[in-house]
Amino acid sequence: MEFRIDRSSGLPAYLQLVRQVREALRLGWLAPGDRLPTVRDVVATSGVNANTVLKAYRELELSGLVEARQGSGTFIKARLGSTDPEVMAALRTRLAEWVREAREAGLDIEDIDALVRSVLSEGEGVAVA
Amino acid sequence: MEFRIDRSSGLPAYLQLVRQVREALRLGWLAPGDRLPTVRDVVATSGVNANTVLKAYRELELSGLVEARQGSGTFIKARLGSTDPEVMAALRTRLAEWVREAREAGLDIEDIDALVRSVLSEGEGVAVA
DNA sequence: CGAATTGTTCTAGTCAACTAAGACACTAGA
DNA sequence: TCTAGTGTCTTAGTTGACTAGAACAATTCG
Repeated sequence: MEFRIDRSSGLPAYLQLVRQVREALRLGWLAPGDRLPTVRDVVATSGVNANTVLKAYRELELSGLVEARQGSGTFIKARLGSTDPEVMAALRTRLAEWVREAREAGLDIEDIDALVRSVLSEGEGVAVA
Repeated sequence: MEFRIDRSSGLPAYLQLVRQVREALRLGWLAPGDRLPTVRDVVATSGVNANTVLKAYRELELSGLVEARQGSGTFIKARLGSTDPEVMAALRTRLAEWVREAREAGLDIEDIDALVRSVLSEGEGVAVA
C-alpha cells in the first residue's frame, strides 16, 4: 500500500491517510493480517510528519480497523465493505464503461465528478461533502 | 441556490461553498447573471461566519466566475463546464441506473464512493483527493 | 433625500492541523 | 545479548480556518 497526499485538496493529510486505508479495505486491496506501511516509511514517501501519520493510524485503531503493535508494525484487524468481489468487479467494469463514454462526450474530470456527486446526493439525505 | 455545510467532513467551510457553486455551474443550475445568496443569507441559513462566506466569494471572484457588486449582490459572471445539457442529462440517467444496481447488489454509499474514486483515479495521474 | 440592503474591512481571539527534533518502549532477528 | 526496526510520547512552535462584533461603503428604491 502506497499513500498519496494531495496538499492542494484542502483535506487534512491525516484524513487523506485514513480515507485511503478505508477505501483500500472496501475494495479488497487490504485484508486482516496485512501490514500497513511503517510510520517512518510514510514519512519518507509522502513527506508528512510522523505525528500526522500517527494521528491517522490512531484514528483507524479507534474505529477498530487496525491494530498497532509496538516494535513490529500496524496491522489490519477487520474487514470493511459488504460485498462479493465478483459483483464488485462486474460493477466496476460497467462504471468504467460509463466513464469512458462520458469522457468521449467531452466531459472533463470535474464535470464527471460534479455529475457523480449530484446523483449520489439524490438518493441520500446527506451529501458526499 | 442553497448551501449545505457538512461540519464533519473535514473540508473547510469556505471550500465547501466554493465547490458547491462550481458544481452548480457545471451542472447548469447556475448561469451568468444569476445572483448568489447574500452573504447575510448564507450566514443565517448555514451558520458560518460572514468572513468565511466572504472568503469563498472572493475566491470565486479571483477565478473569474462571479462578480461582487457592493450594494446589490454577487453575480455569476462566466460559464463552467463544457457540455451540452442534453448529453449531460442522458449520462446522468445512465449513471443513476448504475447506482441503483449497485445499491441493489448490496453496496452502501461508502462502497460506491470508493469504487467511483478508484475508477476515476485510474484514467488520471491525479486522484480526486 | 433617506432608509434598507448589500459587500467589505477591521480587530481580536480560539482552535485544529501540522511541523521539528528528540527521546523512549517494545519486538524480532542475527 | 545486542541491534535494528517499530510504535509512541514530549515539547515547542507556525500556520490556516473560523468566530465575534462592530463599523464602513456602495447601491437601490420609495
